[in-house]
Amino acid sequence: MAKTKDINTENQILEAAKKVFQIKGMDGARMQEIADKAKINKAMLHYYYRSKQLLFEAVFKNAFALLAPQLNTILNDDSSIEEKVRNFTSNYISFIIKHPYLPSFIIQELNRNPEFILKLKEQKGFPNIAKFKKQVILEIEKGILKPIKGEQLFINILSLNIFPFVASPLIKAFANIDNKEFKQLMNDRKTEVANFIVNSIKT
Amino acid sequence: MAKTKDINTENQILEAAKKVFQIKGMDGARMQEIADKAKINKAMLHYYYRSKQLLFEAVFKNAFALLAPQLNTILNDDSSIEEKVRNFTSNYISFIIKHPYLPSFIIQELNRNPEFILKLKEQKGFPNIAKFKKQVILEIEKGILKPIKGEQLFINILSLNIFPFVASPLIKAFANIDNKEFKQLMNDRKTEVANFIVNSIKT
DNA sequence: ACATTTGTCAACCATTTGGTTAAACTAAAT
DNA sequence: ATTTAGTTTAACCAAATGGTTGACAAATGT
Repeated sequence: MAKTKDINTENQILEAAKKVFQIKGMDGARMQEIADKAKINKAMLHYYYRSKQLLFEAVFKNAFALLAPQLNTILNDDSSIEEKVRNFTSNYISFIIKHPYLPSFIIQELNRNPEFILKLKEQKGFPNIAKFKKQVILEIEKGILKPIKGEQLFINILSLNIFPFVASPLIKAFANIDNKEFKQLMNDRKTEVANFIVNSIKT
Repeated sequence: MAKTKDINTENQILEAAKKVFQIKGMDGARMQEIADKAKINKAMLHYYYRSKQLLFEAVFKNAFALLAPQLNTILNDDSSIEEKVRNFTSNYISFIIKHPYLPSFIIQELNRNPEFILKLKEQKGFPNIAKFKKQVILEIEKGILKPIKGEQLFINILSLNIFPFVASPLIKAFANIDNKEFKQLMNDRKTEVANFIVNSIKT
C-alpha cells in the first residue's frame, strides 16, 4: 500500500472541501463538486470521511482552529488594553484579507446550527473573555480607561474588525465603491479602527 | 373563484416562505416545508410564484425593503451626526430585536450571490452614502467632529449595531452568557453604542 | 343557467443527491 | 511469487427535491 499517497489524497480532499464549503456552505455544497475539485472519485470522499457531515465538520473545525488563536491574543496576553486593541486590529485585518471567506463561513454555519458551538467550547483553547474582563476593570480603576463593561468593549472590537468583511457586498453597494477601493478602505482600517476605539475608551 | 381567498393564500405563502427562507437560507429551504407551514399544497407555491427562485426573490426583496428605510434615516435626514447616531442606534436595535433573522439572512444571501445587489441598487430608495459624507465633512470643518472619513464612520456605525446580532452564537459562547443575558446586553447597547461612537468622534 | 376563469389538490415525473458495492489495482511484506 | 492490506474506480441505489399534470371545485360574468 502507499502510505504517502493516502495522506496526499486526504489532504487534496480537505483542501477542495474547504474551498467548496467555505463559499457555498453546508447546504449549498455538493459532494460531486468537491470530488471534481480534488480530482478524485466521489466514492473517495466517503472512503476518507464517511459522510458529508463528517467532512464538513473537519473543514469547520479546521477553520475555527485558525480563527481562535487570533482572538486569544487579545483575550489572554499581557499587554495593556490599548496595545492589545492596536495589535489585534492590525493583525486581524491582515489575517482576514488572506482568508476572506472564513468569518462569514463560521458565522453562517453557527447560525444554521447553533448547538454546534457546544462541541467547540469543550476543546481547550476556546476563547474565553474572563481574563479580559478583569483587565478592563483594573484599568478603569487605575483611571486609564473610561468606565465600560468588558463584554461591550469586546463586542465592539469584534464588530468593528469583522463586520465589514462579512457584509462586504452591502458595504460596497452603499458606499458605491469597487473591490479595489474596498480593499483600500479595509487597509486604512488597520489603524483607523484602533484609533476609533482608543479615542472612545481612553481617559 | 375567491378573490378574498387567493390574496389570503398568496400571503400565507409569503409569510411561510419568509420564515423558512430567513432561517434556512435559499439552499437549505425546502418547498415542501414552506407548503406545510402555509397549510397548502406544494403545487400552490408554483401556481403563485412559479419557481423556488422567484419565491425566494419575493422574500428577499421584502426583507430588504424593511431594512432600507432604517438606513435611510441616518443617511438622509437633517439632524446632526450626533443626533443621528443616537437615534439610529436606539431605533435599529429595537428593530432588529423584532426581526432577529433579518440581517444574517440578507448578508448570507448576498454573499452567496453578490450580483443580486445590482438589481436592488436600481430601485429607488436604495441607501446611498453621498449626503452623509458631505455632512461629515461639514461638521468636521465646523469643529464639531474630529477628522474621519464618512465611509469609515458609516461602516463603524453599521458594524457596532448589526454585528452582534449576526454573530450572536459566537458572542454568547465567548462571553459565556445565555439568551437572557444576551438580550440584556443588546438592550444596554441602545445607549452604550451611541455613547461609544460619540465619545470617539466628538471634539 | 351556463360557459369561463380562477383556485386547489393528489398523484406523478425527471433529475439530483448522498451514499454503497464489488471488483480492480497498487505496492509493500513474506 | 504469493499474500496482504490499503487505495481507487465505475456502476448502482434509494431518497429527496423542484416542478408538472389533469381532474375537480368555487366563483364570476353574461
